Amino acid sequence: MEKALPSKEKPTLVVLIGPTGVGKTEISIRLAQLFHTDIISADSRQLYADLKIGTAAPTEEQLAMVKHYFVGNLKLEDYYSAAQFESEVIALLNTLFEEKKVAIMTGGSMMYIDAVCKGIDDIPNIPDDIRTMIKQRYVDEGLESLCAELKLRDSEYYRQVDLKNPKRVIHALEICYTTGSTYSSLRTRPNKERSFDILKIGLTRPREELYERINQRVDTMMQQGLLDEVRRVYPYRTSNSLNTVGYKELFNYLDGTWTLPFAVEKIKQNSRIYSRKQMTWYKKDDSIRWFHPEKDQKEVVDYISSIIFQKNSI
RNA sequence: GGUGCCUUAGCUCAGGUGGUAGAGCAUCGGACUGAAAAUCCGUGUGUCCUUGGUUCGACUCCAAGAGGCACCA
Repeated sequence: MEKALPSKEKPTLVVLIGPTGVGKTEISIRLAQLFHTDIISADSRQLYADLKIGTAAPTEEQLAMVKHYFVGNLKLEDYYSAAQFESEVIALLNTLFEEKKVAIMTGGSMMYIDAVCKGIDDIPNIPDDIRTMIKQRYVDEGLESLCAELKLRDSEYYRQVDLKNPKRVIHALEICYTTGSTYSSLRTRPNKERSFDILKIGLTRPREELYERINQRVDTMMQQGLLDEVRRVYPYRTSNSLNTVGYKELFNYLDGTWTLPFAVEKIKQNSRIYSRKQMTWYKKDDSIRWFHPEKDQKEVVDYISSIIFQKNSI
């Protein structure tokens, strides 16, 4: 039931998670100021410089208050992955923890957070030509053909994958081609040792309250000029960075297939769905301690303090 | 005022010689280790508008009523 007490000498990574729109950004800043530390953003879309409004990235003022990492430093066409995030964050933490006892990581990208907390397998990057080739074969021959090939090349993974999910099947084949080995042999799922303790704080609200905030936030984004932001990035619309709630819907409006009010409704709806998928992911993680972002403000601080104080005073 | 058509799941609609009903979307649930705000999977009990009649049995047929749409006056 009780987790092992944090070791006395290790620094602490406070991981602040919760569904989109719950209010992570504000609290993360307050905590960072309180504990005199920096914020690592774990958000696969706030990484991009040109997606400020639609991703509800921290504002200029907020960025000025606390040092943030991994916000707004990629170009729309840049490739990025959870594995890259893992290694860059670990490297950064090694530096940060030379000076500080605490760091804060916050964001909604569940896989990025798991990559940092649990680690991710070492798998070589896929060369562009292989990626293109398999993608083309998917278009030409269809998923079934790729599944048949996966069965031959990696029968073990074939038995585990969701054969209806093209991304998974394609990725497995990419790895087979790139490494000459099987994907399953590389999926060792190590629980990587970290040189720091992890303290997971979950923020949540009753669903109605969350939905209400999400809907309002979308209206606010529109008032702040989301549509102009979307127009500006339109030329890059096929980039993965723009396969994103808030952008893909408005592309449909700009293309004339949806009306503006319908597109805005869809942004709200897809944001709500996203928040639910995040909650589904978090349900499996019983190391998360849950709080209400407004009602439990004091409790959050007390909880973190008690853990850190305990460590550094014993 | 007359004639015709419509009224079925939150929404748009399908359906049946009379044996209490089904699709898409929404909702909700789930999977998920290199594109993850992605990708994928699962999930449908609702006075079949109301009342009365025929019938062993009506959402289905008949009548009246209510609401909607179209056309004619």
